[in-house]
Amino acid sequence: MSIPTLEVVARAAGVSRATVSRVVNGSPTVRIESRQSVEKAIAQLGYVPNRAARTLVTRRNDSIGVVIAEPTGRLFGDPYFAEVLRGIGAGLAAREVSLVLVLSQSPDEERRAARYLTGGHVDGVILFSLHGNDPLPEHLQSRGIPVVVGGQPPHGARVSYVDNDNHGGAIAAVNHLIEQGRTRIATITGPLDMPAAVTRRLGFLEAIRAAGRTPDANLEECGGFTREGGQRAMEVLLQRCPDIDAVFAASDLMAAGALSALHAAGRRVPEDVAVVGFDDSIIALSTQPALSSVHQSMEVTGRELANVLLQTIDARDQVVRHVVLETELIVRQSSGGPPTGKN
Amino acid sequence: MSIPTLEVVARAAGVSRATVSRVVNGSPTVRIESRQSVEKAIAQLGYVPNRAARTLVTRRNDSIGVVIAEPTGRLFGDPYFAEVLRGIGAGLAAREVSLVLVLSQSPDEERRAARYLTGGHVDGVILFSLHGNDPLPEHLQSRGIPVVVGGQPPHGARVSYVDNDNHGGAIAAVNHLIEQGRTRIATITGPLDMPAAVTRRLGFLEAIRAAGRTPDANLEECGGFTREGGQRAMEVLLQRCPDIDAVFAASDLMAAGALSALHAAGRRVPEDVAVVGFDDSIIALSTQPALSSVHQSMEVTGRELANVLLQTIDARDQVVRHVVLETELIVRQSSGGPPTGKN
DNA sequence: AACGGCCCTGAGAGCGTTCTCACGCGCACG
DNA sequence: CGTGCGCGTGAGAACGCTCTCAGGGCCGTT
Repeated sequence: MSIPTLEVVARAAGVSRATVSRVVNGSPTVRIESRQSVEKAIAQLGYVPNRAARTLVTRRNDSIGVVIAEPTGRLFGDPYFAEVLRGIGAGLAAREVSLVLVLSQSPDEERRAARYLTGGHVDGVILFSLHGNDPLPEHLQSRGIPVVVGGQPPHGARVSYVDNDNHGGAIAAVNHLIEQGRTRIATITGPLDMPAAVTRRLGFLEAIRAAGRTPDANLEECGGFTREGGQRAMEVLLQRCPDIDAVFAASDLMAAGALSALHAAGRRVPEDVAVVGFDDSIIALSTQPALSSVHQSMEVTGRELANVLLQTIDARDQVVRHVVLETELIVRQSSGGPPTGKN
Repeated sequence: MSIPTLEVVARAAGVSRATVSRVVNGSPTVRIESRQSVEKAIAQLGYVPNRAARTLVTRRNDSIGVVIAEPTGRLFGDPYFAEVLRGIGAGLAAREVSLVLVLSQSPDEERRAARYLTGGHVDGVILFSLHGNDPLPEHLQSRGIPVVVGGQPPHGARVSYVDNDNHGGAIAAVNHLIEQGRTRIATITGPLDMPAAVTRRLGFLEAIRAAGRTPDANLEECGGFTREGGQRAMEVLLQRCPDIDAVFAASDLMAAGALSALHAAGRRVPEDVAVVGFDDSIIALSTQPALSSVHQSMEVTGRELANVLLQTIDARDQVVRHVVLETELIVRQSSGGPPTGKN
């Protein structure tokens, strides 16, 4: 019982192929009785349109590519990415659009991916975790392929993007630490070739200045967005400035590393040193004590990415759209928040 | 500069469409000079085969579906899933096969997914995190669509699968605890409608018996594979049997919850209670103390899934293939392993 | 010199859609 | 009663590829 063609359905319904096609695609210019007889035939025969044939003539693919470019595997351990995918799935659910995942983890695969994407196999592309100035978004865009970037795009490229408010989140985190009476606040940054890392750092500096203090370069160390990097950075910071009483880590993973280092150094958290992370991922709940963190809903981010992309595809325009999503500071024990309570 | 067709390439190379097609598909019956001239034309014009047209005639899609059915969002927080995807991507990389992600998180989306998959849009399907006796694998199989299940398939269905050695891993974990001199070993299980949870529990029981001890139902509590569930289960266990000196949790997430509960109850880990988790996910390194855990490489699992599926598709047979991957116990501080050292 | 075989090639049909165009019908209008 | 128009419909080309089949060229054999 394989899938019947339009032709077969047409015969069964006593009409022409064209009419069946019209019914399938919801054209209004079909007599009600024709429509009903076609619908009955479709139901009986279990007809499903052949996507390839449709694509061949319409030049639409009804699928979008999601590119995760992560050569280092860096963010891959980070669970945030699964959530984004779920969000994208949710954003796509209302439409018959499918999601093609393109992993590119080596220069070789990167070339393949680029070829695939420019080969007209997808109607649009969502790009992720870009580094430095990856030329891919502009390259795709110049080929007329709608593109949306998750996170800030590299180096002011003229590309649509959906991002979290990294800047505002960092400020909220630092203000919180200041309100807790902390005076020597350090930061562990991400790799500064990633826009999100840069922006979080700038938020940190701005909040420090806004409080009338002078940023101190000694209170800053890169943790590379990894757990180990965070741990090492914390060790360096403690050695350099033993009087640190608070740390803002630009990711939960790095915050977890910092907690280990603090523990090893015999500092109590939050009594001696308060710690705030960023992402509010599952990791924030697994640490001891539970980690205060800047929450960003990656699922909402994903949904928004899908929306913006679909909008761009539908409009067929070259309008660059920007969406910045709010973040929210979740206070837990690591920064002296509610000692127990809502985890 | 849109993508040229076979026709255009043929004209440029001074041959017919058929010959170009032969070159593209690597047919050996092409004169060397024809081939070269075609290859040159392809390179110059930037030709890429149109997949839709190809699919239309060959009835191959060159794409496989990966279904993540996770209505509860339960495993989604778990980062393991990103790794599996990466593995699948790696397994597919050698071939021009793309990966279509199908998220189904509601009964509605589930129906859509089933329709999509049976609609002939993919050459094969990888299924994930199935519950109870999900009929989907058998349904697809009966429609002639190659299927591979990640993890144990529901209820002895006759379906290919790739699984980790949950049984052996659990035994290794418990044996380790026994060797450490622990005498009252409890377990926190996953939801017993999931095969992996059942198997890990059976491994636990078997190891207990193999040591000449008698399993005690009081030393067993379900944690539902969630962090909160693990915490609650640990509280229940401590209340029921205050003399517990070791816990085997069937997932890292639950182990993390158990650590919180132990901490709250003033028990020292590992001095008073040793803890071993399962999965060796990123969480195992974020806990304090670092968690001993049964390691399973989800990336290898993913790669193997892709391999088995491709094999089945190529062979066009209905042979049911089973692959069981080794697990390995990683000992860290939570079970009294190396006090520092390799994290 | 005629013939069979092999190697390479090209013509052309066909895959299942969509979409343009033209046609037949019924109706209102002049 | 002819003309024009809108509505619903069908015929048929087109999309870009694969694959079968037939045929031309060249060899060795009889």
